[in-house]
Amino acid sequence: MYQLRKLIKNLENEIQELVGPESISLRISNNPNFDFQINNLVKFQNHKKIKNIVNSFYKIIDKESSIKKFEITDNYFINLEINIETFTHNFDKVRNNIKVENPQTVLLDYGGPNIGKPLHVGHLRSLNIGRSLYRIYKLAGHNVLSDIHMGDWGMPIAQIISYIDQNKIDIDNINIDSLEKIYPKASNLYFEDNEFKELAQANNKMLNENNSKIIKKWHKLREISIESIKNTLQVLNQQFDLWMGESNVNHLIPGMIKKLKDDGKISHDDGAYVSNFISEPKILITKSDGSYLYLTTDLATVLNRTKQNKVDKTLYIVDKRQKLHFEQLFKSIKYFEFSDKDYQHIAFGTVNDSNGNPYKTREGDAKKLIDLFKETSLRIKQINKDLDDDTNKLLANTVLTFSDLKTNRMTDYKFDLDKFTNISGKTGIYVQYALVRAKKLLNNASINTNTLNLNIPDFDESDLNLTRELIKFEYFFNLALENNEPHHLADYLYELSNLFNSMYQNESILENKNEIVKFNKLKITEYFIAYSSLLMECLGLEPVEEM
RNA sequence: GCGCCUGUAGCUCAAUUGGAUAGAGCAUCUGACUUCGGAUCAGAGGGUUGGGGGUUCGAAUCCCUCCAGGCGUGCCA
Repeated sequence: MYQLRKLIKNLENEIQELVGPESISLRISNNPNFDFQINNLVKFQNHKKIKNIVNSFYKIIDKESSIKKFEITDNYFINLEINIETFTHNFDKVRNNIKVENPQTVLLDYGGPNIGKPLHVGHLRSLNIGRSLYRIYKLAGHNVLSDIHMGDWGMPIAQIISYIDQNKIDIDNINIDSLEKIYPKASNLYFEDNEFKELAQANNKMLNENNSKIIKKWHKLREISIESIKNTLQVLNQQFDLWMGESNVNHLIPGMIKKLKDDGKISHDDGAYVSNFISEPKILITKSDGSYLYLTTDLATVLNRTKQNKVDKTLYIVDKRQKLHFEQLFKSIKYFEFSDKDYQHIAFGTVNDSNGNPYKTREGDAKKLIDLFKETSLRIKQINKDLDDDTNKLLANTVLTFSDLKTNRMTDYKFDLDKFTNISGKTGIYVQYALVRAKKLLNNASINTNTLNLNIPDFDESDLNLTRELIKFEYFFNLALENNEPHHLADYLYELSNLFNSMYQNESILENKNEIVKFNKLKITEYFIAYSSLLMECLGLEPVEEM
């Protein structure tokens, strides 16, 4: 697609000369007879110079060798059919063509597990979207860092420690299962039992003051929790560059508050500190007892990160209910002059059960990710019991990832295991199957496809359809990159797989006596394999060899 | 109360971020085939985009209003 950049530039210069500032954008055509369309002329249909514009556009496009055929319709839509040859030459260079001109350092903050709590369904989308964006940014040539940003400090920790103390539980022999049971009990007690609440508040204060006895317990709990989190992440094929958390910045907070106070950026209000930035609701910086909030820690994290890494852009991949929090955070970063870099909340909707309620276990807890994985794995075993464990694991992860990423991230969606493991349909299983089939085909052909060239005049309809779809890769990649929306790529991967299956099913390729036709199809298959693999990389999927 | 979001085919979701005739999958129905891996392919039916008004050459998308749901809202994270 970048072959058309010069054309767009020329058209842009021309229209700017005639009517002033205006940009030209290329879109995928929704007319099956064409590849791309330009819609920027439509709004000038009543412009006095419209005839001049059309005339000069005709001349410019007519000269462009990568355009085979074009039309400018009565209502001034421009339709372009490309010369496939000029694009297929670039199929081998796609990894270079998607590189951005100005690479940046991008930090992705996602995952966000809490100490004492297992990874559960609520973490699924953050992990999937985060991993996908990580790979997309990386493929675009950016320098990318992921930070799991653990909830490893503050009141929840104080609650757990208080419960352990109160019930005289031996912390040295505690394991992850018992720890996970303590968390909800402690949390409930906090709201029901005033005495317990006071104890927890006292412990929280001591934690913030780095009391050595409390810190020792905190260390132990953190260690157990992280081990369990790492185990789950390994099963889900997730990695992180940084394992920072709230505890890493706690020591920065007193200084931060003091400076804000001295600079007159915050003031006392009912004992708490609020930002002097005028907004509704007011932005609360600390609690009235002097202890810290979510926002306090996040602000300190921003300070810490600006010190440690030169980050141009920070993406917080956190569910959309926290919108207000991030609005307040971003306003505060600017108002407090902590940073003038780019900060964005990459919000997403909730995962619901088939009735549209948040996905829970029978007991009413959020479903553990490890259990969800096991159920998915079991379901795949029911479909094909002969798969080895590695393949089963890859397919289970494919299901959990693809079904999540094919939906627009802002939409709440219903998690339906039956549907997502369905043998037919727009599923992760389907795209894996198409790739396995394609690889097997090349294997059976025993021909070195590297040496083959496409002979486009001999293409049949199914060859053309798949090839023309491959050309759109850069378009969808950029769409996903610019909007932080992986679902465009999931949808595109399905589309490609479908077109490959269609070509495959159309006739028996290997038995074709016409070598030109046969070699064409094998070469296209080779490209399909490369593109499908690349898309899987973008989505965080790993191809299986057999299924 | 205030603020934000959602409402698209029977179901689950898209819609190039304001573009042409709103598209997919599932389900339903029809067809291909003793298969280079059928976990497949080809086709059909299915819509007043919650209702009404407005802006625009053009609206599922923007504005107003009503209806129905969800979420967030100064001491959880």
